This record gives sequence, structure tokens and C-alpha cells, in this order.
Amino acid sequence: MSTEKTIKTLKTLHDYGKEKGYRITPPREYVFEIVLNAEKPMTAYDVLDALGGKLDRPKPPTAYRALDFLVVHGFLHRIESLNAYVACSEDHKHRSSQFIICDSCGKAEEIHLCQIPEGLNSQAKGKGFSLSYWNAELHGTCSECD
Amino acid sequence: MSTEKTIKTLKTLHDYGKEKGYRITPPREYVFEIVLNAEKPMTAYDVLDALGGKLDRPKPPTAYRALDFLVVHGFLHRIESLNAYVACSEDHKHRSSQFIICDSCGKAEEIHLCQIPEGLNSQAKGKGFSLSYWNAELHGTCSECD
DNA sequence: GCATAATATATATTTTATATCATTAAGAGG
DNA sequence: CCTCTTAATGATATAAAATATATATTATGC
Repeated sequence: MSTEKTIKTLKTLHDYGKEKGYRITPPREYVFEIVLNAEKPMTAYDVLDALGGKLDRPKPPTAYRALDFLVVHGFLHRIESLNAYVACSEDHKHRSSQFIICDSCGKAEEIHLCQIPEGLNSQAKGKGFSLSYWNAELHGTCSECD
Repeated sequence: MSTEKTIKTLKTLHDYGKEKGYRITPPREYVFEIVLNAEKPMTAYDVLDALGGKLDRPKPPTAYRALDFLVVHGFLHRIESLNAYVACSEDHKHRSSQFIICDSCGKAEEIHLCQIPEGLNSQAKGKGFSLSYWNAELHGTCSECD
């Protein structure tokens, strides 16, 4: 990702903080920047290592708190099957996420559905389930590795 | 789950083992039975504790190995966002799974889609992705808790 | 400047998962 | 039956991922 794009995306984060009254502190900004510029999903400890280049001996909770904040506010998504995080590829500030994950090279790409597919939604509704958010993780092989 | 149903499902496991040449050893059978009879998703260490009632001081790898076997062969599913396992509600022997998960009471119910929704499939196809399996986890509140 | 609410830091620990190697059990072929 | 081969287990140790708790710091409105 280009530096220009990074700057722009970080600005979006700062604007969001200002608008909503959340503080965009150094751990939060650095963690976002680290994940944003990563090629592949980053585990919390990957982030923590990288954070060591910006902060003085950061401890796990520092990384986890920033990651949690960024996930809750839709800037990052957590890929559960990898225990790892990626930047949201859209500006949606939505919590639901869908990914295609290459089990060969480890890269993950967000696929964006603005609505939950009817097949899933109707089943949930039929059971009287009140949906909060949903995630889908598609495993397989990407076009590069195939 | 009734004892009768348990016996029938365990028989399915044994038949499958015989047919495919896999050994249905005590750890595998007990682990399946434990998860099958559980009300809620069981973590690996929940299973390990319960396994203590059947085997002599089982160690983590014993539980993990049996769980992995049962997941790979479609008898259990792993719910990634809970780090927990549930029995497959169908006899499909498919690896993909979809769940509605109540964040209030912790119960999870499998919802069965025989096909991947077109919205997801078309995006994956469009990117030249070769799909192996997919999971969806819908979080929210069940009808009982609502 | 002061109060208070939000956030960060440090320490310790818990929870989840796996690597390694020795041992045992089961089926295949003689 | 035997014994060879392979699959699976058992035991030990440790790695990886995540969180609880207590304390300290910082930002911001008053």
C-alpha cells in the first residue's frame, strides 16, 4: 500500500475519533498503520513485535487493546480461523466481514457483501434469531497459488 | 440428546471408520460422545476434563488429536470465534459449516445450507479462487434470550 | 488548576495449542 | 500364528494466544 493511501486512511481514523469523541492515541494509530501496511493477516504478536519499533517495549495488552478498539470500530477485522487481523478494505465501519483465505500463501482478501445472503438470513430469521453481526471465511487456494 | 440417538450416531462413526479404514479408538469415540451430548459448544479443555472420567489422566494432545480427526471427517465442527466444538447436526460428512451463535446464553445451532450462497460464491469465483470449504458464524441473540 | 473519565502500563497468569519422541495396538502377508 | 509395517496413543515439555488486575497517566470539561 502506498504511503499516500496510508496517510489518507489514517486521516479517516483521526476524523472518526474526533467525530465520535474517541482518542486516537499512539498505540491505536501505530497498530492500525502496522496492520494496514502488512501484506498478510497479522497475529496480535506479529503486531506486538512490529510495535516494538515504535513504542518502548510494548506489552501484549497494549497491542490487544488497540486491536480490539480498531475491530469494534470497523477499521480492522479479525480472521478467527487464523487468529489474525487485517485492515478493512472499505470505509464501511461495519463489523461483519467476509474473507477468502489462501491456505497456500496465507493471504486473505476481503470480499464485500453489503447484505447477508438470503439463504443465511432466512434460516436465522426462521429460528427467531436476532442478528448482530456475521462473518464468513472461505478457505481454498488463490489464483496466484493455483 | 437421548441415549438411543447417541448409540445410533456412534454407530455411524464406527461404520464410517470400518468403511474408510480408520480406527475408532477409545479417545475418538469418547470425545465424540462427549461433544455429542453437550448442551453447548465445548472447548478442547472442557472436553479434556470430561475425558478424565473415561480415560486415565488424559493429556491435551489426546483431546486435540481426537477433535481434529472428528472435524476433518465431518463429525464435529469447530466454531472459530468460540474456540469450541459442536457435533455436526447432519450426517453430511462435509467440512463447511454455518452457525447461529447466541452471545447471551452461549448456545450454537447449526444452520444447514447445502450450497454456498451465490453472493459469496460469485465473488470467490470472480477472483479465481478455488474453494475448499467455508464457514459462517452469525452472532446475535437467540429466541429464548431475546 | 482541578476533578473525572478515558486510556495506558506493568505484572502475572490463564487459556489454547503443538512439537517431539517413546510406546502400543491393529491389520497385512507370509 | 508370527512379525512387519503403519496408525494411533501417551507423556513431557513448551509455545502461542489472550486476559485479569492493579496502578499510573493523560485529556478534557469545568
